[in-house]
Amino acid sequence: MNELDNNMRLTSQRQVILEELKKVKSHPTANEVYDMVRKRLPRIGLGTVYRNLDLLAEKGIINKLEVGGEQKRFDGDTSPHYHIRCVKCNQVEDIFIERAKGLEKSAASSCKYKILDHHVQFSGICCKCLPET
Amino acid sequence: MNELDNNMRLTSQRQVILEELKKVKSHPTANEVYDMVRKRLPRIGLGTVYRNLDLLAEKGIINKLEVGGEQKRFDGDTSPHYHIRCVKCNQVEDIFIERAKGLEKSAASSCKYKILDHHVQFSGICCKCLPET
DNA sequence: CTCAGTGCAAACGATTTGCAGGGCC
DNA sequence: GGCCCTGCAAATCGTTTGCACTGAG
Repeated sequence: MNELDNNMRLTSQRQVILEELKKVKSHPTANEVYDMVRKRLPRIGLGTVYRNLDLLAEKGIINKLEVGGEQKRFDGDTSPHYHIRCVKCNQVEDIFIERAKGLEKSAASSCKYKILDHHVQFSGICCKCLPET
Repeated sequence: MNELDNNMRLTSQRQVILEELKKVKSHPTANEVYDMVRKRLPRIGLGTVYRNLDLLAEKGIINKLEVGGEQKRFDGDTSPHYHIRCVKCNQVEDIFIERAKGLEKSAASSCKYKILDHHVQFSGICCKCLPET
């Protein structure tokens, strides 16, 4: 879905990466995508995975998440939603609540930026980690 | 302001790092803090800067920001507020609007996490970069 | 004196990149 | 057949860490 799809080839690597990412809801890191994809394409290189994830994200076909932690994560679901991260195990899950449009209005009146977007990240403890507290 | 201040020494390095950070509102990276501090303590090591920034953040005396981009940023202002980042020049500024407490309530009912916190990051184009568009 | 803290340099982990060869269009 | 894309390995960048020494308490 985009403007510059001019000469972007549909290689099997690209295809498999996209398929695997759309298949899960775990917001994997590049390395985790690499592991998933390698089961089907054992000779794929990590560099290729990075290149394709970045490219797909640029096109808006997937989302690159900046949710803190050391590694970037990728999300095959591009519908608007927020995220929550478990501070214990670092797992990231979706939060499907209505986007708070009022936030951008408030922000606009408090600064001189042209506001383009916003994202909310919650942090908490997931149900797996709660008992261990 | 904390629980484990037992044997934390007040070294000049620590002191200067904190002073310099409190002095600015630019949310500097570790390297930028290093540059600021080096003017007063030319022999300080980058490792020391990292160690102290992390330590001060753990104590809650400063804030470590996870606002995307490659490097972590640090904020001497610990009062609750949000942030906006310019997608052109990567500058980060404060957004002082009321914290949207309703968000955490909505999120709580949509997932099984124990929610601890939330943060809103806006992205946009700052007034310096707007003309260049 | 003691031990937390330091400077320095080497180690590390995530990501990027240069290059030569390979395969989609 | 051109050139986008790949695999591979080396390079880069931010950050962390091991170690012997220093200085705050």
